[in-house]
Amino acid sequence: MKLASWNVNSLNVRLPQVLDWLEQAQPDVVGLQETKLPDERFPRDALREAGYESLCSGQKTYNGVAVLARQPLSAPVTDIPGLDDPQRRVLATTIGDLRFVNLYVPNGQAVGSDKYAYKLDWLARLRDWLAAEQARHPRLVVVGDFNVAPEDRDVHDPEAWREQVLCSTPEREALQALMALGLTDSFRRFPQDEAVFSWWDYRMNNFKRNRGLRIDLILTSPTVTGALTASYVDRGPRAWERPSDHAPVVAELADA
DNA sequence: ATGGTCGGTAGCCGA
Repeated sequence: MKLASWNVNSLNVRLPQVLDWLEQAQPDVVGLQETKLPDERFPRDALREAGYESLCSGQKTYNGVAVLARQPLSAPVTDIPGLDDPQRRVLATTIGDLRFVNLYVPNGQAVGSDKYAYKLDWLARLRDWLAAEQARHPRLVVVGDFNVAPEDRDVHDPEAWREQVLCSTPEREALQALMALGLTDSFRRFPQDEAVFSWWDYRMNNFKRNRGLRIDLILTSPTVTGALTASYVDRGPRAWERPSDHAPVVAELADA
C-alpha cells in the first residue's frame, strides 16, 4: 500500500499534474494540501475518472485539504474538536483499517507574530486530538505539510535558518510532542541521502540549487511503522513546468 | 546585487 502527501499550491492550477502523478506513481491514498478551492469547485469527477474517490474540506483562496483513495473513505472529521477555526486545514478519514489524518499546519509567518502564536496553539490542540484519535484507531497515519523542519539535517542551511519560522525550537518541540504519542517520521526509518527536502521557495532558483527544507511528513503509529517498507520524497514533479513549490512525499506499507 | 516567485484576487495577502 502506497501512501502520499502533496501540497499542490492550488488544485485548480495543479490538477493536470496531480492526474499525471497519480497515473505515474499509482498511490493508494493521497493527502493534498493548499487546494485553495471551495468544495463545490473540487474536481471530484476528474479524480473519479482517474480511479480515485475523494473527500475535501476547502475554502476560497486559502488553505484547503483533500484525501484521495482507491478504496472508500468513511468517517470524515474536518475540525480539531474544541478549536473553532474557519481555516480548512484538517481532514481525517478511515480507509480500510487505516485512520488517515491529513494536515495543513499553519505556516506561522515569523517567530513572535500573531500567526506564529496561532500555529503553536494549533499544534498543541492537534496533539491532544491525535492522542484521542490514536486511542480510537491504533492504525494511525498522520500526513501533511507540517511547516516544521524536524531537525537541522532537514534544512539546507541550518545556520541561516536558526530560530527562524519553520525551524524554531518551540515549533520543533511542538512536533516532538506529537511524535511523543508514538508517531514515527517514516522517512527516517530508512537510509537516506543527505540534503533531501520537500519544499523549495520559488524565489532565487532555490530548487535548482537544492536550497530547501523537509517539512512534508508521513508519521506512523507503531503498528503501521512496523509495516513500512519504504519512505521517500519524489522530487520529480517539482522539476515539471509550472510546479508546486512542494514535492510529493511517499510511504509504502507491506500488505497486511 | 541583501532581492529576486507564485497563486488568488483585483488591494495586496499569504507562503
